[in-house]
Amino acid sequence: MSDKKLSLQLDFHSGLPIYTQIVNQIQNQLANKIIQPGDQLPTVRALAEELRVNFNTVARAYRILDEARIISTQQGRGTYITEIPPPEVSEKLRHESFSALTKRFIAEAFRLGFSEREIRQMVRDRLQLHKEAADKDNE
Amino acid sequence: MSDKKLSLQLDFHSGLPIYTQIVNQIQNQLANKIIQPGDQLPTVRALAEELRVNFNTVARAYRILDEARIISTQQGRGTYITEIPPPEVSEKLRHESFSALTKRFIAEAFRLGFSEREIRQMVRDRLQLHKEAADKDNE
DNA sequence: AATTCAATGATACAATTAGTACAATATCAA
DNA sequence: TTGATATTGTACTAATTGTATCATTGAATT
Repeated sequence: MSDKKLSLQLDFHSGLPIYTQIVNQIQNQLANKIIQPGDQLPTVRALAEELRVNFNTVARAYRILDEARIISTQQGRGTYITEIPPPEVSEKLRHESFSALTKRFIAEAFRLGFSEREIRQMVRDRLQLHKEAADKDNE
Repeated sequence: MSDKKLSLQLDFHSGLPIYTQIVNQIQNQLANKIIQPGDQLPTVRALAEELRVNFNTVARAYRILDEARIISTQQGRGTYITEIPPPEVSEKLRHESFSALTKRFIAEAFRLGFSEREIRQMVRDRLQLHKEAADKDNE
């Protein structure tokens, strides 16, 4: 885990928006292995102060990188470079975690004394609730 | 009474809050029989030190598990895995606990990127496996 | 010059974790 | 048994982090 200081050079006259420059340079530093998966990035406020910009500008850059799955921002905790998604392994791992997760869920449900039928019913119910909650968000 | 060491692996970059990871992993270890009803869990301070985390974070995880009736925390005494089936626990609480468990499971499955259909399919599959394993035990 | 709109800034908020003091219980010696 | 001390969980607060929303600015367009 490298902890090299993130040293970004902004050009305020280039015409490129600050947030775009931040996005690009972080991608560059990642490409050049100056920063690595797992590394914590400066907080939005720390980087903003260093660059003499508003922290919302940094937050905007982070959000773009987050949406691109390049970094992972976590409210209250910080921002981290996403672990490499190993192209072919990730899908396998993803399924394995899912399978294990489900196994644990079922074991716990049985421990609580519920039957196979009740488990399926509860999964249906909660999936329905989940869907309704998601719909509400889109209103 | 098993006294196997509770060995939790935290991922500080996973996006999942620490307290959530603690909750999940304790449930896992319970589901996998690594810890059993009646077992005493590490004290909030001991586990916190082991995980290099503030003890309030552990306390928060314990409180969630306590509310789900999975563990029983007792001020001045310690924290224990609830005996099964919780004799004094009402049917209502049992269902609430089940509902909360299912909700967590579904949220985690979605976080892993699986669809409603895939979740239902996986639950079916693992229920089948569970049944087969149980049959084998009776041979 | 007026309008528009993207970029940035200001402010308030929410989530997570840490710090500190306290209350309940256990332990043990007198 | 009683009292002192240690241990354990609880409550409340503070600090740190990212998020959401709206206001301001400034350059491009008309």
